[in-house]
Amino acid sequence: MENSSPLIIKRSSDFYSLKQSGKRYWPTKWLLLNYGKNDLGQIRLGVTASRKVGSAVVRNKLKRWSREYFRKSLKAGNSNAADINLIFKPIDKEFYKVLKYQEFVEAMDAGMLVVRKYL
RNA sequence: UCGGUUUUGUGGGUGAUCGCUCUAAUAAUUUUUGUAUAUUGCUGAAAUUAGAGAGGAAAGUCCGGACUCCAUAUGGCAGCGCAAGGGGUAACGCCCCUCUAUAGUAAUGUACGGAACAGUGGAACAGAGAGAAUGUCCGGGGCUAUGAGCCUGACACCGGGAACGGGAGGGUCAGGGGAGCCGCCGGAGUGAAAACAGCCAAACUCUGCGCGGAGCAAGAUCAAAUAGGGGGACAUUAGUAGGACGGCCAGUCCGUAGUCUCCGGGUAAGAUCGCUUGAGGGUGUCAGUAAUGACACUCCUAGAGGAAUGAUCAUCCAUCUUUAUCGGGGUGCUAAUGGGACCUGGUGAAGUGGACAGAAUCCGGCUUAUAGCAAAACCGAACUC
RNA sequence: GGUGAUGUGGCCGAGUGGCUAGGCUCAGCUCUGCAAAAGCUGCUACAGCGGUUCAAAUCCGCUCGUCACCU
Repeated sequence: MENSSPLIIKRSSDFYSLKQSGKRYWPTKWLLLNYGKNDLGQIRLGVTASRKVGSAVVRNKLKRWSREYFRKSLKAGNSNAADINLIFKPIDKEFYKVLKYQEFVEAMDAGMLVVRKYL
C-alpha cells in the first residue's frame, strides 16, 4: 500500500486498547482526540461518530475531512508512529451541518500540537 | 393580464491544482511478491496512459417479485392478507378507465364501496322504549254493555317416528269477569341513531380470491495440524426407534448404535465467487379512451467491503439583501393636475451562497423529506380585436 | 445490511371502543415543641399526524423515539 492516504484502525480491539491505555485531549467542545503510540512507524486513523452527530451525509463528510487532513499532513512530512481516534461528540443537530472545513482544520491543528509534544 | 388545477422535466454548469475506488492496456525497457525452471514463463502489486464513478428519493423497510438454500414445496386445517365493475402487469395492498358519495363557479380533488332475511355480539349517557321494544304525552281514527281488552280450558294448526311439546302480536268455541282498548295514523320529547327485520363487519364471522418457510449476514468454493463430524465397505433388520419439510395433520423423503478405511470441520470480523446486462434505458412507428403492449434502430451508465466519489481556488447561471437609475400603479399625506410614503417590473454595481439528502444482491410500486428553475395541457375572471 | 419488539403523569404500572385505575415521588394542610410515621387534599399523562366510528389510549395507515437479535 503506497497510497498517500493514512492507514485505518479496523479492529474493535484496537479501539478498545486505545481507550484503555491512550491519552485524551479536547481541542474544542465537540472534538475528543484519543491517541497513543504504536510500533508500525506510521499514523493510523480512526473516526468515531454516533448517529446522534447527524445524518449519514454529515458523518460521511466528517470522515472525509479527517482523512483529507491527515493526507495533507503526511505529504508535508509529518509522520509519527501513533494511533489516533477522532471522536465527534453530539452537540446540536444543526451544528455539524453548518460547520466549515476551516474550523475543523483549526481544531485539529491545536490538537495535533499536543499530540506531537507527547510523542 | 391576473388567479387556479393537473402532469412532467431538472436537482447547479465550466476550468485548474492535489487526492480516492474500479476496469482496460503497457511493445525492446523499470521496481517488486509468490511459484516453477535450462534462459524463458505464469501470477499478484506498484508506476504510466485511457475510460467510468451516488439519488429522485439512494431513506422508511410498508407491499410485490427475481435470485439462493430448505425437497423442482403436493393436499387439508389453522393463520395472515385483499375486496364495487372491467382492464394492465412477472406480481402487488400498485397503475388506468367506469359507476357511487362529497368539496369546488369550473378545470379537478378527496373518500368509501362483497354479505347485517346463516349465526354470535355491540350501541356509554340521555330517553317510556336501543332491536321480534314500548305501563310516555298531545291530536285524529277505529273497536267496545249486541260485553272489548284480560284470565282459564278445548280445538283447528305447527314440530316430532312416537311419547310429548307449543298453541303465539294470528283463527274458532265454551266459561269467568265488567270498562276501557288498539303491534292504527300524525306530532312532541331524548339521543349519533326511534321501528324501517334499521346501524356497526378498519367486532367476531360468512363468501370469493391469494399466500410453504427463511433471507445476499441467502448461499457456493479455497488452505496447515488434532478431537467432534462426513463418505464408502462389512455386520445388524424393522424401512423400526428417530429425523427433515421451522404451527398441526396427511403425504413424501432421509435414516442406527459396532468394526475397518478414506475425507477433513470451525475460527482468525481470512480470501474468492454471488456482484451487476436488467420484467434495462433512449428514439421512432403501430394498437388501445388510458395504464400499457408489439415491432425496428440504438446505448452500456458505480460495484465499495470498518465500506471509494473528497479538498481548495476562479468564473458563470439561479436565489436572497443593499443601492443607483428608468418605467407602470398610486384610494393614504399635502393647498396642489405637482411632490411622494408604499406596491410592482426592467437594467447596472456590490455582497451572499446552494433544498432534502449518500449506493451496499437487484428490480416494480407506495410512503415520507425537498430551496429554486423550466415546460405542457386545461379551467375561471377582466380587457382588446 | 437484514429481522423483531415497544411507547400511558417526574418514576413504576393496569386498562373488553363509552369520564385513563393503583402505587411511589412532589406540593399544601392536620397531628408535633420540632421531625418521622399516619391521615386528608391537590398537581402533572395515552409519542405525533391522519382515517374508520355517534364516540378511539384501544381498530387501520403514515411519521418519530427507544430497545433487542442475526456475521
